[in-house]
Amino acid sequence: MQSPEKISYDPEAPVDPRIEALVNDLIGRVADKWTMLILEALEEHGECRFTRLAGLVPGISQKMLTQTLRAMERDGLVHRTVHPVIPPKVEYRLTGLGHSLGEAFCGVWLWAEAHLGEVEEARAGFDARG
Amino acid sequence: MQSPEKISYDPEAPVDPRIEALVNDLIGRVADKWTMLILEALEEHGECRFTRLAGLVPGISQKMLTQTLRAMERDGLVHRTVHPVIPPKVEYRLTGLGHSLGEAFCGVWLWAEAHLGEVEEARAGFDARG
DNA sequence: GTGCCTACTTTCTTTTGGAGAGTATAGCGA
DNA sequence: TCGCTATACTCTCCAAAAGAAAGTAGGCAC
Repeated sequence: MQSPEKISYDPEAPVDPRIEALVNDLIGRVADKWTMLILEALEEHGECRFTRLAGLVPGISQKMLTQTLRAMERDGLVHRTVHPVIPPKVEYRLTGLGHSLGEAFCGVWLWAEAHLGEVEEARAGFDARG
Repeated sequence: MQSPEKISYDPEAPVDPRIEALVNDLIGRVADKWTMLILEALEEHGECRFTRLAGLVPGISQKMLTQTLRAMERDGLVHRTVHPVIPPKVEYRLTGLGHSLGEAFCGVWLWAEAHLGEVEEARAGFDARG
């Protein structure tokens, strides 16, 4: 129930604070560097094996790759297929949910591409001003 | 110049690797929890003072707030106005660049709101399966 | 003088991340 | 038979980052 002194129908209205907390939490997990980079690698290259992904995501350690993939699997963003052969073969691909998140991040990607120069200018200016 | 053995006009074509590296780098800085949360707070509430912002961003420490705001200022995302009064008064507001990034992140926000339930289900399933 | 106000700093502790070596297993060549 | 390779982790150790809490500056009301 809303607090009676403030009923708002503003589209930017404060939502249920519990929902807001959950959304903030979800953002906290999903909006990290490695998740975004893995998501993009899988969007761009489709289903991939562990070692391939390690090569596609620049600078990631095996530990973080395992960890992030597990978290993404738990959140339903990627599907993990284990082929019981030797040497081991494990493939990762985006789920529908993962794909939809990838699309959501697309805007950020385009922003980064479009405004790279501006950011670099801003940094140079900031650093010059001391 | 492109390598002659592989000329591609695919819209998802590999861009200049230097650009890609820079974009990845920029994503790494911008796609973090606190930056997103501060960005959203400033989008929603407009110009804010330090202490106000600390209250608006749930769970942030003063240290991280200072640090993240400085980084955002350096990147040209926020503008910092210092009023030389006592006690100190410092106001932060989004720049045009910051606002555009906020809009880019909007998709992720909407995604989180829309798919919160699915993620929770996925987690429950994952945890149940062991 | 004492305390208050705000926007930070500083210090200390805990958590996280990265580098690199180790593990399990079967097939293959010497 | 021995050793080598390949793969997807897993473990250990150390450095870097984040969080908590106390400290700082400096005018002003008391």
